[in-house]
Amino acid sequence: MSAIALRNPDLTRQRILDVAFEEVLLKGYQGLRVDQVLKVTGLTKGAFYHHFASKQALGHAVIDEVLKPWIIEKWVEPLKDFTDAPNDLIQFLDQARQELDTNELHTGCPLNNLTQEMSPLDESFRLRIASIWQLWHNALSDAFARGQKNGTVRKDLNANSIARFLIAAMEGIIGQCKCFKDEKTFDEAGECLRDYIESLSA
Amino acid sequence: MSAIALRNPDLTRQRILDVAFEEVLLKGYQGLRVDQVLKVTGLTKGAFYHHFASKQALGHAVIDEVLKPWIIEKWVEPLKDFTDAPNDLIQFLDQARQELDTNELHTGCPLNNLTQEMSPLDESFRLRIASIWQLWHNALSDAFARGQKNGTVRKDLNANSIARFLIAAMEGIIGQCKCFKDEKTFDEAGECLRDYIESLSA
DNA sequence: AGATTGACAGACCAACTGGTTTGTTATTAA
DNA sequence: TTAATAACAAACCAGTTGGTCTGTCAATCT
Repeated sequence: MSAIALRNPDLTRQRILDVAFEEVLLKGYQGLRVDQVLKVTGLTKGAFYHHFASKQALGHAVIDEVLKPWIIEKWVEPLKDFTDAPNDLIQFLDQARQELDTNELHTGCPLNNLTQEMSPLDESFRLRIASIWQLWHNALSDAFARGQKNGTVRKDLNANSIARFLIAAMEGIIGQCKCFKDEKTFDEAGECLRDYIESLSA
Repeated sequence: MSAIALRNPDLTRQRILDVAFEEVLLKGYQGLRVDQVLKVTGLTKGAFYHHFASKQALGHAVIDEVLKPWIIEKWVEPLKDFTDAPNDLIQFLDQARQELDTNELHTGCPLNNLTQEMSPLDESFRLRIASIWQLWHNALSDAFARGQKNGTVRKDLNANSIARFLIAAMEGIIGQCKCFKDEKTFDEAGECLRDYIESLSA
């Protein structure tokens, strides 16, 4: 009984998921190759199809077990602490901007990438992805609704619509940067986004 | 010499381009199958590879000869007539919204779709696509700069940044709707976009 | 009219790809 | 200890896919 067992099924499965997530981020789901995942993990077909019934099942697992928790941790949970939505959001985005390296700017948002590629192609993907967007939207909408109650957010606004627009704008900006690889595009548009968010304060 | 020649190379080539454009819109470039284009057009491999050197060459031609002219006609040329950028843009978007059917809402913006999928994968695609974005950006930026000169647009703004942000926001909104198929998402975010554009007037 | 060439048709191919099958070994329950 | 099973390894397979090759026929040029 060694410290690190030769056979560690949970770890094996997780390695497949992590590598697959990276591959999808780079090539998209359609560009994801099972063989490539095996090459990177050093596993074989037997191992893969022991853990996953199909490539589609892997895709589902990547969404449910990698992408979703990642979004919740990075973009949903933090919003629950917002008390002054506009100012807290600006501060939050500033910090996210600093943690962003040029490489990430090139690959874009994994959630949006999958959305654009897969939602028209596979309903089972679309529904899973939509549930993640909804989590984010709800958290952001709630933050602004709280702000309206405590007087930090203008009461003439619709928190629901604001959340929809903000998410769209943020993803739009990230999406633009996939093509213009420089960070200038990001910061120019980000400047306007900041102005807009500031205009929401009461 | 019949009225419609049996062999009409220009028409044949154009049919391939049109069908390929539709297929890319539905499945993406990676999901585009040469065989599917042949099936729809009723042509054969011989015909296809007579007109295009490769699948990649077809992709390039679709961008240069279908997508680019379409964007120029629909989203670049009209902006040149703007005299009061914010109000003209709102009116322009309202009209575009009315012409939009649910089907288009599901497929998204062809330019943005290709951007998200291909710009990290193929530099030759990225450069072609970037040149189209640039055309749109310049037209929009110029419209706002003109507005600043003639007093319809606030002078404290950066026309360049505004154009970047607006394009990002518009594409972001369209992108969100690919996942939430209903038009409600579109109109909620659109409402905020309208408010923002109005806030740019002098 | 005859030769040349452009515009296809369609059989063919090699590489790739997701998936299956059979076999082997480590782990675990009885 | 041993039987059962989970966790793989690896050869194999069939369908797909982009691309090639040879041939045919119509248009054009001389």
